[in-house]
Amino acid sequence: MNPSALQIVKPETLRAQVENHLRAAIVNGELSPGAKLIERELCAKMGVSRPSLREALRKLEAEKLIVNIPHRGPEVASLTLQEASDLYALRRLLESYAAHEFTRLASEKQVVALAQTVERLRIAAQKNSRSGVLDAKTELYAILLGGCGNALVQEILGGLLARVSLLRSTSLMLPDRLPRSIEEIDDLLHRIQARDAKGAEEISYQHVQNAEKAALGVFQQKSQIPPHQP
Amino acid sequence: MNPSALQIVKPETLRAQVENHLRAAIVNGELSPGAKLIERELCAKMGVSRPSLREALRKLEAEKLIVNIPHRGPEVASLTLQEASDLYALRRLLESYAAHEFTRLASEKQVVALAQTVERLRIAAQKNSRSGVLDAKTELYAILLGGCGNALVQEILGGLLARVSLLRSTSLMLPDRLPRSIEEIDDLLHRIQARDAKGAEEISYQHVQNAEKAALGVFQQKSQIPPHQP
DNA sequence: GTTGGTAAGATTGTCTGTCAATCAGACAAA
DNA sequence: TTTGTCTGATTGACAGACAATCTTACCAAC
Repeated sequence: MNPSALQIVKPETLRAQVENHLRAAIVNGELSPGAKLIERELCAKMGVSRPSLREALRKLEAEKLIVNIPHRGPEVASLTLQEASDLYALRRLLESYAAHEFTRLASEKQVVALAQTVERLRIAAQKNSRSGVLDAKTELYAILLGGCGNALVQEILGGLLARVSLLRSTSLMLPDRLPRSIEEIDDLLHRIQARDAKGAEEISYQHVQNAEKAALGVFQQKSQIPPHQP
Repeated sequence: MNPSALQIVKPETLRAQVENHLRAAIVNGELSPGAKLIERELCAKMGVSRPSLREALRKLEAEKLIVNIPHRGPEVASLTLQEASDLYALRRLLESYAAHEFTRLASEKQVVALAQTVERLRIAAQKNSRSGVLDAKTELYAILLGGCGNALVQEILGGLLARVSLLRSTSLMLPDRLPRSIEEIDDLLHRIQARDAKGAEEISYQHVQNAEKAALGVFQQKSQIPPHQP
């Protein structure tokens, strides 16, 4: 599975480590949206100098995971309802595209790998293993996006997903919606196995839309503009 | 037109200026893809310190306009044919989405503004005014994306367009394709005025596809996988 | 001539220390 | 209550320095 077993590992630069550490802390909620990030404090906590930290902050700023107000310092980004809704609209578009293209282009091998991962997901869900579910979902994404023939979709969607995770509800709603979600993913798999690209696209579109409803449900009453149905 | 006439202008931070200056230099070709960016050199040329420059470089790195190889330094990113093709695929998707949503959601006022800008574009083209054409196209994008109801699309597409400009052919092919391009934009306008969302989406899709053919035409024979037609 | 290894130079990675500019909050005065 | 002022905290920006690493050129050995 790992084609670079013989490759020497290049030690990450320090700022890359800082960057990854902070990004992880943000996406899994250790740093909540709106939290102020005080440079000296973070420097002390992570044992790096200000320049290194600041360069890492610039990258996260470009990824829109933090916002920087000049002379007042960076803080973890937070999403308005509108922004969250926009994020999901893009996810619908991109994920359904990826599903369509995967169905068109993926090798049988890739489809099999997808099926195995769906199975892993189902088992992890039965065992109520949070980390298992997350792992399986991550791998599922990797297979789907890796096989859709467009690496950029992976890059962009990765960024969007990180930003979606700024909604704390995203992972908190897991227990409730998980069975239904897996059902949808199963449907998707079947369409893909049947090489029904259009069908896979539609299921995927609905899947994201349902996820949005689950995540934004409480606030959703103020969505004056209904999304268009393809 | 400017609702913030009374607002005091916040002076950009120095690193933001550096960042904008470098970004502009890259997208309009003063810095060619593959060009090595030597920190000391740039510092001297722009009269700033290394920390400021490096923070700006991190942002451009996150935008994928430059790539940074550890211990070897940053250079202007260059696109493989595959990456360019992937970029256009995403542009097709996002721009046709924007056109569809603009048609659904834009106010009459916005449609009128669009029509006026198309007219400006036509005139600039007749006068062979390169900068006029670019200006009009930029404003056209701003109106379209501003009226599509999804600010994220604007953000993402902006990033994609900057990266597309790494293909030098993008602006060089202007003279040849311009008349046809304007014809297509005119078609798009008519569909929008007729509030034909689906039609606008299709025209927009074709428009980007034709732009891709013009930009990548010479290499395009090796595109084994034809894009799917909606 | 090709291969292999070494040394010098160049460039980035990182740190420390410093100063100015700006902001937030407290406090006093009208 | 509102306004004005002051102080401390924080970021913005710089200079200088040193270590780590890469690139290149050169020299030796086969």
